[in-house]
Amino acid sequence: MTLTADQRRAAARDTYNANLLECPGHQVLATLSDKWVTLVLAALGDGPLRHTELARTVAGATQKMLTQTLRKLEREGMLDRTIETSVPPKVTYSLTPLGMSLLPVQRAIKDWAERHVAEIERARARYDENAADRA
Amino acid sequence: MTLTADQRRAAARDTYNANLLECPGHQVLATLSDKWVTLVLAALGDGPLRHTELARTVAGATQKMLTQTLRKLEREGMLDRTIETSVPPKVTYSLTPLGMSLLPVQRAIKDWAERHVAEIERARARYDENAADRA
DNA sequence: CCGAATCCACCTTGATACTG
DNA sequence: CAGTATCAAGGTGGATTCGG
Repeated sequence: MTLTADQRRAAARDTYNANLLECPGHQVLATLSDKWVTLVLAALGDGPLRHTELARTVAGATQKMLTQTLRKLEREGMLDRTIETSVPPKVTYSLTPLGMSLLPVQRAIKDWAERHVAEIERARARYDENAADRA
Repeated sequence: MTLTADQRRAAARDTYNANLLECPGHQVLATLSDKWVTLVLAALGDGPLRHTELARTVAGATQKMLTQTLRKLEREGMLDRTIETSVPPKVTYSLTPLGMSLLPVQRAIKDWAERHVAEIERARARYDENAADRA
């Protein structure tokens, strides 16, 4: 039996989506590009911090997003969470070796970005100008 | 006049969001982590391709998402779009030097991911197991 | 002090159908 | 062959409120 073009595309999409979920590169990319992960990583790069200190350092994050980000990173083994059950409780977050090994990658991206941001902006300006011509 | 804690956090968030939009690192990260950009970049890394060839190579992408991705990359100066107004029309996409310079960065991320994926999976398994204990 | 749960508005994606 | 327009649906971030 022959398939229509649409059916073939649909099948391709499904297998693609399945593969994407297992693709290591994409998972890491998803983590790295998370709005808050970058900042949490950078903040903890200088040393362990308590929850409240993190909230101050990553000013702008909702409490929800901060906790969500920390849980995710903890689950992936990027950071450790140590609890001192005192009154008041004391929770400290610190990078694991795995988490620290991510810092150079982050830096590589930042470096590329800073080296090329001017060129990108020129390209955008050119493109938008031509778009205006077409209108 | 004194501000409440909430007001201070809201202000911090606003300035943070404003800065984020200008941050080169974040812009690049947003581009790199786009669902389809990775694949288009990889596909064109081997040489120029026509629209239809791209659609085949990046099987799974909707034509809408493919075009959207291509436009975005063209605007950022990552690729060139050359049109031959014949019948039928012929449109070819090729990476610019800027676009090609992004490939090593992409590869660096992929390398890190593949080196550490096993460790991440172990961490996740550990974390989920402990979560089950708590339940 | 630390965190979980809920509600809601928004944005992005994808399906579909149509033009030069 | 190449590209555009429209619309519904789902995921995501944020405000808020409550609990250990």
